[in-house]
Amino acid sequence: MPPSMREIAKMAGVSVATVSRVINGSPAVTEDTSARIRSIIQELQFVPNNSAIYLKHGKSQIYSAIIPDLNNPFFMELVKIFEGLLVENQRELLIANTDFHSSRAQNSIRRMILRRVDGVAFLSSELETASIEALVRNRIPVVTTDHYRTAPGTSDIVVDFAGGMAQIVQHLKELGHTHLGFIGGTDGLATSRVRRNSFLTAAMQAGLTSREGWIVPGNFKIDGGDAGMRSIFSCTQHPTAIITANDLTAIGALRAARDLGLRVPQDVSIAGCDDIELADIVHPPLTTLRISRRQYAGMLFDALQYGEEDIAREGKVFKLPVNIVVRQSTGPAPQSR
Amino acid sequence: MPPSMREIAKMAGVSVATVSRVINGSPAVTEDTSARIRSIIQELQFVPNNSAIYLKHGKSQIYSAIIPDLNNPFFMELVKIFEGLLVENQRELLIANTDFHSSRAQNSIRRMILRRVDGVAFLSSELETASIEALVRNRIPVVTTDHYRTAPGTSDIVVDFAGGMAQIVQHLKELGHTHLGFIGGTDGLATSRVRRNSFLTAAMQAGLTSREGWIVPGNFKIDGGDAGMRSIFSCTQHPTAIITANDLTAIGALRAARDLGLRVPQDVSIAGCDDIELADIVHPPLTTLRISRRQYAGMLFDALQYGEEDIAREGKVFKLPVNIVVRQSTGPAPQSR
DNA sequence: ACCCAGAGTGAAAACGTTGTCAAGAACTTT
DNA sequence: AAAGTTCTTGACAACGTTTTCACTCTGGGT
Repeated sequence: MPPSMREIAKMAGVSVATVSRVINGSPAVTEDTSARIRSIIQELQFVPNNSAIYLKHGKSQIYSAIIPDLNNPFFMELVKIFEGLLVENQRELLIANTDFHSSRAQNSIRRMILRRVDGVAFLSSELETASIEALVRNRIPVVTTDHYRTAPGTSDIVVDFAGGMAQIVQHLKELGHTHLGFIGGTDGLATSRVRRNSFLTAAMQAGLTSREGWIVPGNFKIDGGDAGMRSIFSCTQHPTAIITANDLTAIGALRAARDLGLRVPQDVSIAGCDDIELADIVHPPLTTLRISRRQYAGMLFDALQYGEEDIAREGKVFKLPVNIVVRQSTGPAPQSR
Repeated sequence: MPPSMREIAKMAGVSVATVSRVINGSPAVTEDTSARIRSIIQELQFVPNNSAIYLKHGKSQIYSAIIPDLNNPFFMELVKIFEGLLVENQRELLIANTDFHSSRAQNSIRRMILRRVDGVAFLSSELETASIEALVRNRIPVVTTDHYRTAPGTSDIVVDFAGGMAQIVQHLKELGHTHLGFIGGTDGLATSRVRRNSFLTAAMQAGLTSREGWIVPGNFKIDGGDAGMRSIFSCTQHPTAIITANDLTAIGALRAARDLGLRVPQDVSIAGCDDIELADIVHPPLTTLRISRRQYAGMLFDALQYGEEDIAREGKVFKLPVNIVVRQSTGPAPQSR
């Protein structure tokens, strides 16, 4: 077994209390004994047992992230930054992947309660309010995204899709586009509704047109974008620009466009959302909405800290801004309508 | 505070021991009391405190994966499957990202020891043997990849690059290619050396040619592939096929080829390694080496379990096969040499 | 001489479980 | 009716820490 404090104490001829004091840097120990104890700790390569520490003061110093799709680069980039942030703050990250299944999310939550994590960042949107309540009841703060509601111990991050969509629509309008299509997210998810409504509102306010068959659901993945694009272009009339719910969808649309013999952006403009690394790598590079992972991760952390301070306090709403990044997948509207 | 066993016991008018028995499904409790206790547990939403359990029997049921680059889709796909596997087996996954920095790897290891994780899967190859020994000294089993050595408590997974490269080279030879280029991994990493040597050996055995400027290092990322491709094609003579150390590198090479006005595969064939999802999505879809994530994750898990059984026992070597997947990025060698 | 403050230390309780052991109750077997 | 068995249960120690409280020193002020 790894050495315990008791053995250190015995070797140093002191009590465990003193050893504990040395480890935690209490000033109330003579430099003399302190040095002796430290050298023994060195020698035995002693590391304290965290389970015992957590048991003592009821904290695990572990946060958890529940993620719908680990394969989506956006989440990975986010998780990576979040992990770095936690490590800087003496915490660890436990991840759980739900594959968009509500039952797996449910299960993950159960496991997090068992683990007594100190906070849960819910990146999935297919969440049931009841499960969140179970977390809070166990004094675990929660932060959601685009859930559009807060509760005691539960903060929410709302991504400014409305503002973002307005920027994209404006950009397309300036390029002369008047007829827009939209490939959304998985039907039934809150975040899909938000993105879709943001698009509709922005288009309407800019005085641009869309129509029935030009607004189709996707699944936040490449194949969904591909299918959506084909569906839109199976109509007798076509829009000149397509906005998508995320970059993967846009990449799928790009691929479908190529297969359909459409040049991007000469024949049709395509815009994404997220600004994943890949967006700048595909051909043509995607015009998209940049969501700062750093800012997002920072908000997740702040929200969880805020909840930890007082679990009974009502959660906060964090606003996450988005900014358009113009690349080559959008261009002037074709003249020949 | 969340309820503890003591409170459950008090409410049910029994001892904590009995409650513990009910929770762990011991048969030695009358159905009567058992039912009563279960209903109280239901009512109070009681969940046992894992810290206490782990403290008790010295296991955390957490495995850790130390990963060089969370942005690399290959690792994400692997982590996703590994996570699923662990969850199936009542364990959790703690992840640490090193960004290819040896110091961050070092730091991660320290944290894992503090956490008393039950096993560490080292997916980074820039590891120092000393740090691994620190883990084993703390009775934490380790599994490495392409480390080419085992030790007590330390298993190794060796990916059959030699066989894979032979398959690719054979494939290219059949297509009439005789002059091959290679874009490798980051200089100085063991895994880079292995891949490079595997390529050289395979090429030599097939009787194909390569030469000085056609073998360049990369960095396992897209930009490295891009730069490598440009470097190779700045030579006066060019190879007709390029093999790369991983798919991201191949994707970078693909992009560079397009920028250089080279058609793939008409002017130059390009092959990758890993078979990430993206490989089938880029244009043209990549010919590559498939490494089964499921098999890989299974080996990681088995290796760690094996180490847990007896930490003093010498680790095993696991052989991970790879298989060529032919897509459209490779084609007949151009006639006009 | 006496008291007091403060510094350094140790004993012991507590955190929430599990597991061992023994005790008692309810049956059998003689 | 005595002596075993078997079944159900409870008391208590243990896991490795932190923290509170009390104790013993020292030295300075009266």
